[in-house]
Parts: sequence; C-alpha cells; structure tokens
Amino acid sequence: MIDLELVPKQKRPAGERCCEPVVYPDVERQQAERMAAVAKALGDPVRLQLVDVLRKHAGAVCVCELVPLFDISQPTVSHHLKVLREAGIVGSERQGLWAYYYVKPGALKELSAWLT
Amino acid sequence: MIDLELVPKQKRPAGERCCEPVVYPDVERQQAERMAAVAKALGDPVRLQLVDVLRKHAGAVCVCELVPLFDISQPTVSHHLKVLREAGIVGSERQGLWAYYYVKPGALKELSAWLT
DNA sequence: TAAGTAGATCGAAGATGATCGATCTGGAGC
DNA sequence: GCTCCAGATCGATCATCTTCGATCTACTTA
Repeated sequence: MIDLELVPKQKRPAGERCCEPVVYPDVERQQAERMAAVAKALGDPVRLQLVDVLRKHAGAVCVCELVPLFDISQPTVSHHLKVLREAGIVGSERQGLWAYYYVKPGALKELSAWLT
Repeated sequence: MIDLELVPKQKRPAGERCCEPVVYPDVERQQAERMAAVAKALGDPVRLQLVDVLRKHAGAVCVCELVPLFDISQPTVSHHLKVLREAGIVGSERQGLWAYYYVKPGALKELSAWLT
C-alpha cells in the first residue's frame, strides 16, 4: 500500500544525531494563513455545499432557497453564511426582506492554484 | 464594493410567501463530506505548511526535519501529521528510528478539481 | 399603525480542536 | 543487558465550533 519508492534512497547515517534540517525557509507564513482560513471555512459539509450551490448559479441565490436544502435550522444556515462571508468567500446583498448570496469571484483562486 | 450585477434582475414578486426552492437536489452529500474533510485538514496554517513542504520534496521527509520548522512542540507536530494521515492526505513510513512522511498522490485531486 | 415575514443576532449547550508536558514504544549502540 | 534517541500516545487545559430556541431588526402589506 505504501509506495516505498517515495522514501529517499540515501538513508540517514545510523548513529548520527538528528538532524540538520534540509528543509525550506517559509516563503509564506501569511500566505499559508490566508489559504488555511479559506480551507477552514470550506471544511464543513454544509458550507461546502452552500458554496457549491452558489457557484452553480450564475447570479445570487436567496437565503430562503438555501435553508430548505439542509436539515438544519435557519439560524444555523445564517451562521454558516456568516462564516463564509467573514472568510471572504461569499458576499451578500439585501433586497427588501430577502438576502441574496453569491460567491465572490476570485475568492478561491489562491487556494485552488496552490492545490493544483 | 458589492457587484449588484450579480443579483438576479427578476425580483421575487412582492407579497409572495417565500419560497419555492429553485435549487439543486444534492448530487453529492457524500462527495461534499469527503471534500470538506480534506479541506478541514488543510484548515490549519501548520498543517497547510506541512503539506506544502512535503509536496515540494520529491520523496519523503523525516519528521526530525519538520519539527524545527515550526514554533510548536514535537507532540503537536506529531498530532498534526496524524490529522493529515487520517484525512488521507499524507502517508508515513518508518525506517529504524526515523519516520518519513509524504503526500499521497491524488489525495488532493477531488478538492482541487472542484475548486477549479 | 398593526401584523406578518425574512433573516440576523443572542445566549447556552455540547462537541471538537490545538497545544503542552509527561510518558510510552521500539530501534540503535554500547 | 542498559542507555539513548525519534516519534507516538496520553491526559489535561483552554479555546473554538456547531447547533439550537428565542429574540431582535427591518421591511412589506393590509
């Protein structure tokens, strides 16, 4: 199951105290924090599905259509939308009684590029 | 700041009780759960950087090189690696005293594809 | 103005998470 | 055997997260 080819051929010399790190200076503490924040917001099935539904719609979707999609209460949906909003993933617009949500263009770009 | 163009032109008829959901049956409850689990594991800056370092290495990296990269204790690094392992993102291989970790090929594919 | 509705916020509950020091495990070397 | 070391696990602490019912806000319509 484990691909042994991935382990470096050159074994660390036995009996030598570990270790001179060969590894990278971080080019990106803040970049990692930004991307982790986005990933964290997507790290809940409800939120991920919310983003999925919003992305599949061109335009924006009314909250009243989102709530019945899930087996959770309206305040909980509202909370999840807030988390997504605070992560910069979605935006919202009120029109009278209704609130419309949409995925912000480019919000997922950095994480998406890193993953590829 | 908010792009009003995103809001549908056709306003919901006033005075109509909300709402017939126009929205999607979920093609993907389980898919969402799988992807959310991966996103959740990446939703911590330390773990995201761990994956970043592992990915930039061809081959596998010794834990003893990973620990000094972060200002956290060895048990905490070990914990984060465990979280990544349980999410199916990394694998590990013991060689004598040392443990080597690597990113599992394809582990990020589904999430990456969805994000794109 | 009064009633009704959509959605946000509040407050509390219970669960999950990050982190640490201490300890355990098991291989290496003497 | 005994000692030392790398790494995993344990147990505790403190913070954060999910979820809910209840309430609040703001708009619409009668």
